[in-house]
Amino acid sequence: MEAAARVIARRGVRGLRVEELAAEAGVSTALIYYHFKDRAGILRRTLEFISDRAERYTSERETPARPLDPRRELEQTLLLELQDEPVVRENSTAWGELRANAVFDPELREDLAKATLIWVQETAELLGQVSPMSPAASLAASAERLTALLEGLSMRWLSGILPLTHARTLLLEAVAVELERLDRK
Amino acid sequence: MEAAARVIARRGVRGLRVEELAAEAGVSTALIYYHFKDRAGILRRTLEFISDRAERYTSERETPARPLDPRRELEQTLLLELQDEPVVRENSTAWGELRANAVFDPELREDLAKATLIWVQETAELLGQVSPMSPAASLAASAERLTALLEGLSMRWLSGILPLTHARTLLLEAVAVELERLDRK
DNA sequence: GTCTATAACGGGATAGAC
DNA sequence: GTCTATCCCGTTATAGAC
Repeated sequence: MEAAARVIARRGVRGLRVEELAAEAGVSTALIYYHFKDRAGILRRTLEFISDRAERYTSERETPARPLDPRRELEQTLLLELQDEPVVRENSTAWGELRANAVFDPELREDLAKATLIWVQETAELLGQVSPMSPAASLAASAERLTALLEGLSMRWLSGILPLTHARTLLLEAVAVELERLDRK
Repeated sequence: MEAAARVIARRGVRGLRVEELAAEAGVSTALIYYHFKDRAGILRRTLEFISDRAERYTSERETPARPLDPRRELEQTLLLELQDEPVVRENSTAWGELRANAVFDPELREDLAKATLIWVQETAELLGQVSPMSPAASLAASAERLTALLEGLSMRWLSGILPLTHARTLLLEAVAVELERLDRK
């Protein structure tokens, strides 16, 4: 699965070649087909793996001695997706591919919708901890905007047209803008 | 070119089959290769075509008798990309594909970067007309956020996980949020 | 310019031995 | 479980007639 994540990050979902995956994993192509039914099976299982791993590194990141204040917690959680670390890049790339492919492949939409919903809800919850008086609907809207913005920024970063530091700055400002608004309402 | 845009909107850049394009255009595959050097040439020319067409429908949209006030002008321009009309859908889909492919294909990055820059600048200009006292750097940052958000929302819409009306609402609120902030600074 | 027919190739998938 | 060898199909691209 780790080899598959690496190959997808390098070539994309549609660029994954079973032969390249086999080489990356150090086995033969036949063995890949022994463990996975077919190419689609490889992709399905890999995307599950990536999704699980993303939840892990979101929730299990090393907790500092004293818990962060809610605002920092929110910021750090969102910024997690904008880091130039191999695992993060692999996950971000794979998710971008999943989204892009879902436009043409309805089969992928269910996974995508579920993961997106969870992510939006978690973000809304964090926002609620920062701004406890805000109505749920406002929190939900802000969470949808922040996560959609993050996806857009991530895409620009990964496609090399936006430097990572700039993307991070824009995201932090967006958090500030949304929180200012929530507080004023 | 129109046939190519339709096929790309239906199958994606990586899903385009020369045979399907030929059928869509009502000619033989050999004729496609007569007019374009190869598959890459087809894609390059089609993406140029789509880019030109997007500029056209952005700038040439029917101007109402009285010019809109700057705020409406900004909103309408951004909302143009979130419409369920065939041409718009084709363009949005193709741009999403271009971005997704640029992650793995450095050749595409130049076109993408140029088009994105122009779009961000135009948006910053419109923002400046609404909020003339704001410093250029703030306008630029807001324009980057709004366009990146629009890309994220567009992706979610096209992949079927966000209803169009909701996407439009979220975008309009984002415009409001950014303008409130610009005015307060 | 446009066609029919086909060559050439890449890559998914499997047979069968060990 | 794992390999080598290979089949076979879909797709790109071209040859050659009209």
